[in-house]
Amino acid sequence: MNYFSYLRQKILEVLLKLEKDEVIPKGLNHSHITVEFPRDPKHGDLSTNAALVLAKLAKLKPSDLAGLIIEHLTLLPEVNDAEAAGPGFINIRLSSNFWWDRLREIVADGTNYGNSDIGRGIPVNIEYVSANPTGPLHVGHARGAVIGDALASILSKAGYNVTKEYYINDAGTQVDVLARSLYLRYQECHGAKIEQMPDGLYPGSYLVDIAKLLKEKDGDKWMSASEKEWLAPFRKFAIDAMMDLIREDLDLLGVRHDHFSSERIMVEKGRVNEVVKFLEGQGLTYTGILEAPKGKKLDDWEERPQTLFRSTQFGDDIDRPIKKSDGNWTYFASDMAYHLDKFKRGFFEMIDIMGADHGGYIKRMDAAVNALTQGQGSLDVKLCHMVNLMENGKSIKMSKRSGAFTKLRDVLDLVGKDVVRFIMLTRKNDAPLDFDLRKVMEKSRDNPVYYVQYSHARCHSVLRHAKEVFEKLELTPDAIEKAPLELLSDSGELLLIKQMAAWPRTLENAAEAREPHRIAYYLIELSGTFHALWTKGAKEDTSLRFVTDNNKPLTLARLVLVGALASVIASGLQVIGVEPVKEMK
RNA sequence: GGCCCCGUAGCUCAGCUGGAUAGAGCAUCGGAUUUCUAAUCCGACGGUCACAGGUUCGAAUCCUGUCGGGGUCACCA
Repeated sequence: MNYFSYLRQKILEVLLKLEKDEVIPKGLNHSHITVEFPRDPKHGDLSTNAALVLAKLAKLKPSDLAGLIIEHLTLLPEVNDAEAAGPGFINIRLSSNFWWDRLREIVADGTNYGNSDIGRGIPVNIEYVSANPTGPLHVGHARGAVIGDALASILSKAGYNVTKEYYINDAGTQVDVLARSLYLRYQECHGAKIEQMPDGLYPGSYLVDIAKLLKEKDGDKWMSASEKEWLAPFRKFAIDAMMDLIREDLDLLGVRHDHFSSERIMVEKGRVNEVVKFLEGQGLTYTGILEAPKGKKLDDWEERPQTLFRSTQFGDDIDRPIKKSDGNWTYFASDMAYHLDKFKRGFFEMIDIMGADHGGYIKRMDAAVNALTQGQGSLDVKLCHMVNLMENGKSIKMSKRSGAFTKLRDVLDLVGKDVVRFIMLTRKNDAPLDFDLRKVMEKSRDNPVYYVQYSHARCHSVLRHAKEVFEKLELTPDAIEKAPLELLSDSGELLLIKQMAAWPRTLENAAEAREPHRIAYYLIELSGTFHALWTKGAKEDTSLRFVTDNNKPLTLARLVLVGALASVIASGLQVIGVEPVKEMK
């Protein structure tokens, strides 16, 4: 359980009682009442601002109101004592029994501990990666992939009904370029010489392999064909091969989508036409001429009438074109159709994970969702900032042109999936992230991946060691039930329990704020508390050792503690897709 | 020029959606190793939360403006 919301509920009950007794007026707004960690642990386990928030409305002094609340709070069995402090906070100390009960709860729930139902089964669609099918993934894509995937797990654990989706941009001119690039490689396979890849085509060597496959399949059947004939089949072959490649990359990263949507199919089914017709019916389109953008020099700028969407009616800065000069729909138009499609599939809540370079796109997409769903659908766009790939403090430039183009697969080979996933979450998504290849491989305190994995491995090391010392020591449900947890009274031990007990709240907060990085930070902190307790037992006070040779009951209680910790860490790592290893190699 | 993001310790960053004396890691300095795996721990040093106003019991957090850094700005996707 989330003990913060549990205690908050208890406080609200006290307030109702006070209302009933006509000590305070009825119908006060409780929404600003919070229950949280006091900044200073000396202030107790929990702190609430209830008296501060309500004092004015109740026409009482904060300290007086606090006194009234405290009177009732101290009657609760889980509350040891409560006192007013500072400008009117109420500091609450919970009983040790309460904490030992939390420990039992953790062990009983295993990695399900922290599951929540705040999502109430609401369907949420989260779209991420959606990289163009024109080449393998690079490191920048990995950030969106990891953030999206972790967020999906978090929301799912918090009780939402999550669908993970990938939108394949297989309809624009870029995929024609891809087809042409493939055709050149195909010709090359049949002996033609390519001095240099023409400008604008994709030079990547991955197309060479695909051309070979195509040669095996079709032989020289396309060599004398006209572009009109080969373009479509080459495009399809290339896109399929690229998507296979991308799926392989994602698989290596441990990312799996539930659903792949194709832009091309969307267009072919006439979905874009439907959307535009709908907007026309609403009077939300018109033919107009946009002004040239300021601050950006465009040599080939020419004024031209375009079909525009009145996105300004929904908060956008300018109206946006939905039809290109060649008569095709813009990318924006098909993206509108795609989001409407998601909505029609039952997703009122949509999340898009995009790169920071798409920042300017949010307002128009938000406007579109608003217009198309008549305000019923909501779109939350999470922007992922740049990944600055480095080696020993020096930036490695990422570009498809230069040879230094850094493929995700190469980085995964080098450092492994766990490192990539964890490091991507060590910064909030809207800040740039440094990813230093050398640093993330270090096995030291600097490297949070190892720090956290080590704490998990250490737990298992303790459990293994205990089995050697005590024969027939099994953590069976019965043994756990009977374990004398009241022996866990050291401040370090209690602190560890308290932090573990905060896991459900951390998870719920991460889900509500949609901020996966909070999980990573929580795990680092929790690991730190454990390492400290471990060293305290190893050095300062050997009576704190988890495995105490001549004291089986005490050892048993501590093994419950260590086992619980292992399961909370494992649960946290699972949520962000990192392997909870039992041994460090 | 418009829009979006960022500005917190020498460096890299957290800060639980407005709470009490602003926290970690790195770096620097000083300690702990016959280990339940030191891939770890303990201590010291270090801040005008960019700046100026405003909102209120209370601001790193919300609002306005200024400065600085990054991204982005028809037809591409």
